[in-house]
Order: sequence, then C-alpha cells, then structure tokens
Amino acid sequence: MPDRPRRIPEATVARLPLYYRALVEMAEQRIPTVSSERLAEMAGVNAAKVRKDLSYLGSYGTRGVGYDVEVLIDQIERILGLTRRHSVAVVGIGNLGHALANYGGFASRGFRVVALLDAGEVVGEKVAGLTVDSVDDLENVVKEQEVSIAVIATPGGAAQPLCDRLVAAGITSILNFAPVVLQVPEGVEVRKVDLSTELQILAFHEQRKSAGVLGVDADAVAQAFVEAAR
Amino acid sequence: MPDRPRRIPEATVARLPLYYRALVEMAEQRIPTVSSERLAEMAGVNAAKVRKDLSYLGSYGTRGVGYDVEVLIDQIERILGLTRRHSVAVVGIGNLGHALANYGGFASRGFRVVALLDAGEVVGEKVAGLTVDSVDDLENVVKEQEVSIAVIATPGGAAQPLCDRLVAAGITSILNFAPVVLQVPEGVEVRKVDLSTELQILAFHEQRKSAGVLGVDADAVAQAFVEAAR
DNA sequence: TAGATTGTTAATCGATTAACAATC
DNA sequence: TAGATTGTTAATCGATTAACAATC
Repeated sequence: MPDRPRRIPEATVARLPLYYRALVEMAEQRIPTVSSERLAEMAGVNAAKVRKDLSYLGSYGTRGVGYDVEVLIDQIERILGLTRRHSVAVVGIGNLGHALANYGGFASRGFRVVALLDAGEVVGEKVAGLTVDSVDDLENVVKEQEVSIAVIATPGGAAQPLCDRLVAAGITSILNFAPVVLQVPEGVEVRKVDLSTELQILAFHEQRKSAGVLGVDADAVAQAFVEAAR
Repeated sequence: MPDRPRRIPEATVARLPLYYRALVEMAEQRIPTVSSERLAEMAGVNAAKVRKDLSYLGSYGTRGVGYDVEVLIDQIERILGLTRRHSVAVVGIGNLGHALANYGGFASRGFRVVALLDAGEVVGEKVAGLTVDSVDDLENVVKEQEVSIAVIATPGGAAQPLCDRLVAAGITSILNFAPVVLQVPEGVEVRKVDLSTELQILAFHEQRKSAGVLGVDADAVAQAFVEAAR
C-alpha cells in the first residue's frame, strides 16, 4: 500500500474535480497516459501546479512517461470519496430546483438525487421521475433515504430556518443556492453558489478594463472630459 | 476626493458582494451604522478581515462608532461598477436557462437580462417576458443590445464553440455553467459555476469526517473491522 | 474622560511557481 | 544512451489574523 494520508490543501481539493473530468474524458477516448503539461492545458492551470497537486495523492506518475489515466482516476475517486454512493436531496423545487433535479451531470459518479422537497403547490407532482415531498416530512425523508447532501434552492428568506432543520436532522453537507450566508455549527460544510456575487465580480473586472491600465475610475475619466470640453 | 486607487486583492473583491448584500439589508431596516464585528457576523467572516477589506476602499469608518451603512453601499457600488447598467445575455434556454432568465436577484442592482438565445425549439417562445432569439443571430444581438456579460447555460459540448463566438463578438465577461473549462484569450474574464465540482468537494469533506480525525481512510477502517472479527 | 472601534502593522500561514535532480 | 517528464525543493507571492495605537 502506498503511504498516505498527508493532509491535502483545500486549493488542491478544489482542483481535483477538474483533473478528474479531464481524465474521464481521456479514458473515454482510450488515451492511456497523460503528461502534467497536457493535463494542465485541459484543466486550465499550469503544469507545476498539476504535479504538485497530484503529488499529494501519492507517486502515481512515471518519469519520462507521464501519468496512467486509469490509475489517476482511481486515486482521485478514492480521495474525493466518489466510490461511495452519495444521496442528494434538493429542497425548493422552483425553476432552479427543476433544473437541478433534471441535471444529468448530477447523477454521474456516485451522486444520486433521491428526494425533492418543497412547501408549495408542486408537492405531490412528479419531477424528473421523483414525487415531490412536503418539506414537513424533511426529517423522515432524510432518515429513510439516507440523505447525505442537501441542496438548498429556496428563496433567501426560507434558507436559514430550513438549514437549521437540515442540520438538526443530521445533515453535514449543504450546497446553498439561496442568496444568504448560512450560519451553521462547526463540522457542517456549506458550499455556496451565488449568481449575483459572480456577476458582481465580473462587473468589477469590466470596470477595471474600461477604466484603463492605470486604475483610473469612471468618475475621474468623466471629470477629465468635462474639463477638456471647456 | 479621497485618495485612491490602490489595487484591490482578488480575495477582497470576492467578498465585497457579501458585505454589499448585508449592507443593503441593513439599509432597508434603516440601520444607520454598523461595526466591523457585526458586518463580519452577517457575512460569515472575521472582523479583522472586514476591516482590512474595507480599508482598500478608503477610510470610511469612524473610530468608536463604526461604518455609515449608506456611505459603504455607495463605495462598494462604485468599486464594483454597479452604478453602470450591465446587459446580460443568457445562452442556452433549457431548465437552467429558464431558471436564470426568471431569477429575480439577477435584475437587481445594475444587471438586466436583455437577451435569451438558444439553438432549439424554444426559439421564438416567450420566456420571462423576452422572446428567445436564435443563436445564429448572436453577433447581432450582442451588438444591438450592447451585451456586456454572457451567461453560458448550454450542454458541455456546445460551450467552447459558443464561447469562441462570444469572444469574437467582443464579449469579455462570461459566466459559465457548462461543465467544461473554457479556453479564452487574455483579457477575457470567465467565472465558472460548477455543480458537480461543488458536490465533489462536499464529498471529500464527508469522507474526511467519516474517516475520523486521524485521516484514516475507509478501506483501512473496513480492513480493521475484518481483522477484529476473526 | 472612558469606552468603543477603526485602520494599519507585522507575524503567520497557505498557495503558487520555477527550477532541477532523479529516473524512466 | 538521449530525451522526456516526474516529484520535490525553495523562493516568492498573496491572504489571513492578532494586536494595538489612533481617535471618535
């Protein structure tokens, strides 16, 4: 058995899924080995980073040759825990909840949506092959379906109370699409996907570009024009 | 005019939207000032970080008192470029595209969805008050509607060619929901929202928890049980 | 004045990167 | 052997955090 388990940096953990996707693609094309250079290109990072990241998994490359694609896939699956089945519940079956319930990439690789919950009229309807349960039954559903990951796709106002119930029901992994910062006790992992945050970050960079290289801001530019026009 | 424009760290830029949301909430409740302590609590970070982050905007706090909520809102809007109107085009009107087109939080604060594009049967239909255009007209739509941000919500396979067209059409800010790493020329900003990556990161931490504090892995635990049972 | 809270410094920590010896 | 490529070191960079003087 190769020696382990040296702590893996968060930044590395966040990149492993990218490598994994690229590797699975290569495996489908029957490509047997890959260099750090090539893998870096596919994942959009640099080669030194790839090698450093992969070194945390152990020594699975061959000098002068590269990495065995299948071996690397197995190792990343092991590290990320993709060999287990993860049961996912989506709470909040609005537009986004529908999208998530139907999202194919979800089902792949160990993740399975096993429950849909909502508080509105959609309860009882079939969505993506599942009957939508009432959020009133949350605790039962979590227990019976052995849910290990909850996805919150409700409006902002409902998210925190819902989160509290999920945590009370034993959930320790939450993917939050609601535009609120969830407060959770230690040991509960929350990942946040936030549309308007992403847009605002893009807006910042847009602004930077049009403001020019020197960091001149829009107001200053406008002012300069006014002065010049006089 | 307060002095500027010292470069703002990326990590800070990524947190400004969180502060902004919390501040807008406070403004709605007519709360005039806020301490770094309180703002930190709402944003889920620590107070030292809040003060450091806000110091990049300039000195807008008052010792012994805190920060003026309205002033801070104005400053963050200025820095993030939220005072301008940003026109957004959503490409790919499947389940997710529908969700994005209808997403209210989108519209708020400077962002407006002005165009929906697709390559399928949905072209010509009305979605969220807009008629879906054919992706064939992408270049025209970008020009006529002055689109500055594109959101890609297509299947993975369509994303890169689409991205190339968007870039050729002059788009420099892209929010990508497709599960691929987009290759773009320098100067084009891509933010990625990736469901399966987020789930995999959660899975990693789930695994860590059940493996125990010492980093023992599941296989080793299973093995130990087998040994013990003999 | 006394209490509160900012803004900044400096120490620490974690992540990135280039470089290259090891080795296939 | 010669060429290729890993795995690791060490330098560098950027982000976090505690601490506290400044000051309202």
